Amino acid sequence: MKLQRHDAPDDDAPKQAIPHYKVIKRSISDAVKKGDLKAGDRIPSESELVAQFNVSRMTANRALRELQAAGIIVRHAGKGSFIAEPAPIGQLIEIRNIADEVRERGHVWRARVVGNDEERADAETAALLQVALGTRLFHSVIVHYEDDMPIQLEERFVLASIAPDYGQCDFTQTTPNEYLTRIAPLERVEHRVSAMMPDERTRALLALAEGEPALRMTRRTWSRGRLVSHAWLTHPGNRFELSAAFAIDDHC
Amino acid sequence: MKLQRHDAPDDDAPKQAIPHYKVIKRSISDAVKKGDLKAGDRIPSESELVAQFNVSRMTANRALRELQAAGIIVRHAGKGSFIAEPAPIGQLIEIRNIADEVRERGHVWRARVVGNDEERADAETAALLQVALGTRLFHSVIVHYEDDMPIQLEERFVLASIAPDYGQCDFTQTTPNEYLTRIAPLERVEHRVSAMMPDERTRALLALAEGEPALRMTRRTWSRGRLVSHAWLTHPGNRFELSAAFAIDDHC
DNA sequence: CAGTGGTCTAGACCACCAG
DNA sequence: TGGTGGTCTAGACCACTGT
Repeated sequence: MKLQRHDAPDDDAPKQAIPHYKVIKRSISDAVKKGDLKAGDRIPSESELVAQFNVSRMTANRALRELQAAGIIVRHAGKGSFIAEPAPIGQLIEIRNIADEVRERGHVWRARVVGNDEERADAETAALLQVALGTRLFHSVIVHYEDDMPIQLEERFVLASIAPDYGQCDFTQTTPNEYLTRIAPLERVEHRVSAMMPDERTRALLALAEGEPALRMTRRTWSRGRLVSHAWLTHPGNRFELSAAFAIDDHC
Repeated sequence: MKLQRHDAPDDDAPKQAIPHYKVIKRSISDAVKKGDLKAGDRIPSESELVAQFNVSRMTANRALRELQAAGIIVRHAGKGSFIAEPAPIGQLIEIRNIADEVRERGHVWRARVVGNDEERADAETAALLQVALGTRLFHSVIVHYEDDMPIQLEERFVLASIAPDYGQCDFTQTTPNEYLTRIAPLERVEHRVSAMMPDERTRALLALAEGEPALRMTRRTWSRGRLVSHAWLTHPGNRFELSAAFAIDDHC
């Protein structure tokens, strides 16, 4: 057995070691991030971790309990511990897929790809993505329909270096959001919402009546420490609402 | 000493007792909710809880550690454990005070109370608050200014039974939001955001140009199991944005 | 110095679940 | 029945804070 910070000075302990429970948490969390463990996969039981990491069961238990609290895993007495479904993240007004949302309402989602081209950053787009002029990027324009009614115009700029295949994606099958979260771990998201009068092109693509305002969400996402995507999501003001609800949890 | 579910059948244990760590958590959490403990107050140390609740130190430790994770308390080795500052709640697009927001931007907040009257629910307002016709409620209309520029028209309906003094409040000093969260514990919040063309009255109160759209947030709040407040927060589209940013935390 | 939280151990009993 | 998680104990060493 190994008494922490008490045993003979035989091992390579760097004095201020990382706590054992954190080592276990990281090892599992990292395996999820690297893709070695996917949703539904089984992870070692407490007693297996006891053997693997040479810790007491309470320490293994703490690691798994905290991973569960964080929503990384789910546990069931008598069955085991498993990687959880990816978090809805939904702290706020939908980071979710518009396709999923439409389907949840029991309707049919459809997308029309107006354009998806590789470009070089000009003055405007370089500023949006905070990159140098001439940086390679993709520029996609997609209209999303709910039962043949246009509900979102998505105009997006994506760093080509982080998503080299973006130009080849079939965005009538999967959304850019879906694709990006799959290939690049989402680190940070920023949303800004404003009301605006649509320009002529937007009006046409969204089949908006004259004088009808639009709701625009500007969404920026960061991955691997860099701003990788800038999107304008424009919705018809007369048939779209963003919504969010929160129950205050007292944690007891 | 007391070995859990192991000692002599002397006590009144109802077979499926609440875990000890939860009992401790609740006792502290409840004291906060009742106001017996306020932000900054010291709470018993682990060893004091060991004595008070007749548990082992690991159990007291777990209770306090989870309260800390939940943001209820803050702990410092060598000093003690203290009630935390009230959570910003800010999971989403500002549940915060518009007054605080304006001040954080370094500007001056000012409010003009256009009206604050007690009414009986008519067909429309009864539906908004999901109450019977004739229910007593307050109806306030307030314009919020940032440096003398109107940035929000707040039209709010509040259940009179839950906030009997609402009509006497001076909303040039404190916001209705502030008042309500003080007198009624917030249980649930719902936000809906949409773009709209303001009507004449709104245009005038917000000093909006013709053809300028507005961003409207509809906010409903629940307390003690009931819908207690319905508010329309209308912002000029050309000089207001809602925003939110999230860093994804990997919890390790 | 005594008190605090941070971490850990090597046991233990229990309820649950599958074969 | 054996494995799983859920909970608990009675110790322990450590680093940190204040007096």
